[in-house]
Amino acid sequence: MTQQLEARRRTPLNRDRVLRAAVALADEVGLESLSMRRLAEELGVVPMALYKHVANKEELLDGMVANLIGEIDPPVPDGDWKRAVRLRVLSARRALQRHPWARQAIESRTNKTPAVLDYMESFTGMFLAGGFSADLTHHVMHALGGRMWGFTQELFDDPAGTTAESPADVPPEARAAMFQQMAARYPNIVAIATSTHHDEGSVVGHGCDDQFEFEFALDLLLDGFERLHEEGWSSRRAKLDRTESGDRQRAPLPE
Amino acid sequence: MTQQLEARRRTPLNRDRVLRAAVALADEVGLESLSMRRLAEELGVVPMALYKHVANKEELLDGMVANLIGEIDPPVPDGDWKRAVRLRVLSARRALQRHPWARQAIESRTNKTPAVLDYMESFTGMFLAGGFSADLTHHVMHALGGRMWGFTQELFDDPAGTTAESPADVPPEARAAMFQQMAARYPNIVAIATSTHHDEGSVVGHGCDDQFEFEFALDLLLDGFERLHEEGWSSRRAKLDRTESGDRQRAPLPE
DNA sequence: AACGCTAGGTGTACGGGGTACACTTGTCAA
DNA sequence: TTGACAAGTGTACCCCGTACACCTAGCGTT
Repeated sequence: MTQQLEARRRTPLNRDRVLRAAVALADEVGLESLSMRRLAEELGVVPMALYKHVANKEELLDGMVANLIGEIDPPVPDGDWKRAVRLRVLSARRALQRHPWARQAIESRTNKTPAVLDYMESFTGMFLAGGFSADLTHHVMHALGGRMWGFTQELFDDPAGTTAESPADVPPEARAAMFQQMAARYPNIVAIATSTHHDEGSVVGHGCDDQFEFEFALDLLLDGFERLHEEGWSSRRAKLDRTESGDRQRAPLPE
Repeated sequence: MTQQLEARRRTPLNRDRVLRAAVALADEVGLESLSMRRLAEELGVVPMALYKHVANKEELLDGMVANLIGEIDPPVPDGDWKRAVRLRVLSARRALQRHPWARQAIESRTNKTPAVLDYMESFTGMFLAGGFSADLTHHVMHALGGRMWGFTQELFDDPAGTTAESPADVPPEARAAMFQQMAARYPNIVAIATSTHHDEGSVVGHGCDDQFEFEFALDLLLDGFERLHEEGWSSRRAKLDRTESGDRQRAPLPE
């Protein structure tokens, strides 16, 4: 009995063990049943012990999401942007499917943690490397947003807001410094965030035209629907086409 | 003082008043601060009083969503499916924007309430009326899902599951009866749900190929991106095109 | 050897949440 | 008058996140 306790002590808790246990527990019982108390019990520890390793439940969830992002394959160093993006999105999807709680967790998260920003940064890079303009990349990221995450909307609203901080209480020179840091660490994100409006030095993503972004993606889909309709598309034929062509690169273009 | 109480009594609570108060409260304080207790207080009533009008908080949220759906404009009786869909989606978006809690509420909801089914039914009808095959409509609905709602994924998993009921405890003849009811009330939904696999009588949407749905939408977007990229698309020009052409029907087709 | 610092774990307690259950009360038909 | 029924009440239970004071083991310094 004392032995058991000591055995536990021998590998003391740490942030990573906590996060991994949280992921495993959520996998098992679902996100709605993941409580600090239950997680603590799972770890053979008193609830408050967790707070020595995560600030609060929010941060726990952020950490879980970060772990999940770690499961997504890095971009393949392919010359073909489309192929690279496709593979990456499908990899992300696989990660989400392994963890049924993930979708909900991501959607509920509003803070842009470094893990999320890193992912976005590298994702953005795939388009830019493919020769896309920053402008087009910007809109494309918005359109794709919901497909990989729930981060469609307020993505670029406040790039400085990686932690909870109201804009008002940050002195201007500090804001400038943060912008420098952002630009250094996330050049792609900053590039596309500042693409559509040229007032570089000022607030970064303030003028992101939500309505336009939405209609951009909507019309892209509607136009695609129309084309398929006119072509007499059917899922059966699409599946046949897919299997007979090389891999799984569907080719809905007529010629 | 007794008068105030009596004034309250004179218009006794009812389901609709509860739901409307809930919507108003959520608009004000956010979904995370909407509690049964607070809502009761707002209505000048003890928390348990609410349970005479809604079964529980889940049902309250379902009701709120139903109210919200009621704010979406009905489909315009237009010959042009694209125009009709576009207007409807934009109307839905406006409704969501009026109620910041809506997105989160919809995403968290998993039950398919009549209100949601009615909306889907009429939405589906727009494509079918436009001459789309049930097959294509099926995929198109999936692809569009995330744009209007969060109901992309498990939409057709269990059409009988409008209320919480495990499939096992429903006798087969009852299932058949439910199917008849579904088909009568939601002909369009049933049509597209049964489109891709022909085993009509059996479980309806069991064989919905999630992976295929996902790739369908993904490739539609990627192909669209590619086309815009090749055309040298820019948001500035797109906005100019939009304003000079009739209304807001973007025309990305080269000719 | 004695000390004191610190990181990690504990125990207690508070306020808030959803809701089961037994109750009162006001209204109206018979 | 009665008595049934719908609406509202009061109390209580269990779960949640987490603030705060405390303990304890291990360690480097003196």
